Amino acid sequence: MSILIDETALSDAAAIFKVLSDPNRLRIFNILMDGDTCNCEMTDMLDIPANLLSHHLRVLRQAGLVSSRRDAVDGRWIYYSVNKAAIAHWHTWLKTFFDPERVKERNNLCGPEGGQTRMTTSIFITQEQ
Amino acid sequence: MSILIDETALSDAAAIFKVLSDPNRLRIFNILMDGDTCNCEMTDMLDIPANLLSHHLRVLRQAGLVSSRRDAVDGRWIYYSVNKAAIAHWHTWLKTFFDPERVKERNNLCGPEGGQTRMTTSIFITQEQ
DNA sequence: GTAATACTTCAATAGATGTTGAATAGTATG
DNA sequence: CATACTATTCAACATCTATTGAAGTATTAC
Repeated sequence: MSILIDETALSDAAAIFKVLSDPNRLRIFNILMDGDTCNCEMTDMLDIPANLLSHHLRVLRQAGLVSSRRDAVDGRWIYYSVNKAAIAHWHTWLKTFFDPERVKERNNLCGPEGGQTRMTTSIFITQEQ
Repeated sequence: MSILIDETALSDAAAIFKVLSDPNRLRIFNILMDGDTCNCEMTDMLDIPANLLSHHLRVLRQAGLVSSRRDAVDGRWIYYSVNKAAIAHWHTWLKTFFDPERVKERNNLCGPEGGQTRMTTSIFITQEQ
């Protein structure tokens, strides 16, 4: 198993998956992947009320996927953008995690088919032949 | 935007993220990525009760990520494995979706900074100078 | 100052879901 | 047949969360 895939990484990945598991939130994130966008523009693109949009953006921000800044001309406007470092990290991680090359045929199955059996005490032994 | 990333694909991806957003379920999936495994073996590896394991495996199966078969020698045993076609599909999709190259600087921001303003009727106009 | 605009936070609710324990199904053995 | 073993399904619960509407914050315009 790759060094990238340990228990901690799995836990972190589960958290990211959870953040992106909401359809609206994933649509928001997808828009941000194509460049900076202000809240108002997304309201129009997504047909989502502003307060709900804010909620989802906060979740994305707290997950480290997104950051925000105020407009330099008119401070009432706020731009959101993806965190490039985080994107690069998850791009690499997901490429490794979902690599089809990881899926190998096992030479030793855990059950009778593989010559293994199990006692009720959860101790694996080699089946006698 | 890539042809791979349309509303339908986003909806499907959100569903997959949801399936993998549970820590235990992601650990199960990760084990299966390394090869076929029976229910009993995972019970030992994960310290999860058998019925809960079955529940998570069903969710993974219904999502098309995992399939199962019975042991040829002893039909009481069941092996689980990842669906290679699904893995390949999501491997490709995620590589595209999280591609850092997607994140570009926008030449036209939607707010005042980018020379844009907005009327209360949600109609975008070019700001006069 | 007041008013308007862009956005966020708060409070409440309804629906979804992970977990647990008990009951059930399917298969093998004697 | 009965018994044991592997795994699934059922029922109940507790927790979490997306959504909604109202109130609040920050900034700009007049």
